[in-house]
Amino acid sequence: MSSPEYNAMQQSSVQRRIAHLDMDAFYASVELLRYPELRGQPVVIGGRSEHQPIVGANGRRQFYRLRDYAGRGVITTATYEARAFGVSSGMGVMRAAQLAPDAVLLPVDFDAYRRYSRQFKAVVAAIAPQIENTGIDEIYIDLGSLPEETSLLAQRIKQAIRDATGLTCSVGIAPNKLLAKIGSDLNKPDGVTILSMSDIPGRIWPLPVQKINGIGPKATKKLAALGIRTIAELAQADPGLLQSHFGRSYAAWLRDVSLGIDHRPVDTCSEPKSISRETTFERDLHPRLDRALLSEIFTALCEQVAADLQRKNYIGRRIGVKLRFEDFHTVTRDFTLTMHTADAGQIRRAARECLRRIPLTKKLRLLGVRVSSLLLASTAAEEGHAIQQELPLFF
DNA sequence: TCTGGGGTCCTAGGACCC
DNA sequence: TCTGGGGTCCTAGGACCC
Repeated sequence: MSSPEYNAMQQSSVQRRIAHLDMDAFYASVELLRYPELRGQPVVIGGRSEHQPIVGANGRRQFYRLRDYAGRGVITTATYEARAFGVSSGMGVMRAAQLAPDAVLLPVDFDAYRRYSRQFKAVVAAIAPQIENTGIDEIYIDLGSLPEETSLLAQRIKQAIRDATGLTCSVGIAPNKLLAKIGSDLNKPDGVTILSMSDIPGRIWPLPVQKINGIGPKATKKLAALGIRTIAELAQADPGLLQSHFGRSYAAWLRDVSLGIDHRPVDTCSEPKSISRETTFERDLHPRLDRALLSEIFTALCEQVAADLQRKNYIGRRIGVKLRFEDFHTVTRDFTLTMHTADAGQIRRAARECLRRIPLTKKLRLLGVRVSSLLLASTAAEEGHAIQQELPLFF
C-alpha cells in the first residue's frame, strides 16, 4: 500500500477512543482470592466438579493435583505459573497433567465468577458508562465522551477494579475495537497499552495473523499455506489471491483488519440470540442400550433451558438439538414453532421431533438443547404476540 | 490421553411469494 | 418447453470466541 493511500485511510473517520478491558486469568484469579495460600503456584481450573479441596486432619486444605485426575474435561483457565509449563485453556486435562502433574486442579464455580464479573463491570460503569459486554471477563468501553487523559483514565479504572475486587486486568486503548483488543493482550498481565493508527506498522504488523480476533485455527492454517504468517504479510498479500481462497467478503475483511481498519460500534445494549444447555457424558452412551439414561438427561436439559428462559424473561420460537457422536462428528436439527414458548414440555416435544430426524447409528458423546428466535416475554405481552399454550396431556 | 459449555455470526440451498 | 429477479424464512453446518 502506498503511503498517501495509507494516510488517507488513517484520516478517513473521526478518531474514536475505545478500550478493551480483559481480566487477567479471571477464573484462576477469583479462586486465588478464596485460596490465597495457592498464590505463586501453578493452578488450573477445569475438569469435572468433584475436585473440591478437602480439609485434612491437621486443619489444612488438601488440593487435588492434575496427576490425580482421570477422565474427560478441558482446562478453562490456568495461572501464569501453570502457563509456564505449556498449559493453556482449551487443553484436555489429561494432556495438561502430563505437562504439569503437580499443578493444583480446582473445579469451576461459575456462580462465583459471575458475581465478580458483575462487580468489576459495575465499577467500570461508575467511571465510564458506555460498556459493551463481550464475555464474563472482558468488556469494550467507549471512552469518547470522557475528558480525561487516556493513560490516567486507564490507570484509574484499573485501580478502581483492584480496590473493589482485588483483581487485576489488562487494558488496550485504541481508535477501534480491533486494535483495542489486540492491545489488551500486548502487556498481560496488569498492563496498559495505548495504540494509535501510526503504531500499526511498528506494533501490529510484526504480530502473527492469529492475534486478530476472528482469525482462528482454520484461517491461520490456510494463510500459512499461502506463506502468510504475520499481519504485515497479510497486508502485503495480493487481494486477488486472498479472494480466490477465502471468498470476496472474508478477503475484504482480511485486508481491512490487516490495515487496522474496523468501524464496528461499541454495542451497549445487546439482547441474547439464543439460550442453550448441553452436556458431555462421562462415558459414550449407546442410543438403545442407554435409552433410559439418555431420556432422563434429555428431559433435564429441556427443563434447564426452560428455567433459564423463564429466569431471564425470554420466550423462544426455534427449538434445536445438538448431538455429538463418539467420533466427535456433530449434527444439529431445529424446528420452528408457530408460537413462542418458555415451557419445558413444549420445548421437549419440539426437541423430540428434532431428535427423530437424526439416524442414531453410533454411540453418543454429547447432547444439547437450544432455544433461539428469542423475544423478551414482557415485550411480547405488550405487543400481543401469541404465546404457545400448554397443550392437554393427551395431545 | 484427545477435544467443556456457553455463545455469535456467516454461508448456502430450497421453499415460497411477488 | 422454457422462462426473470428479488426478498424472506427455514434449516444445517461450520468457524470462531471466551
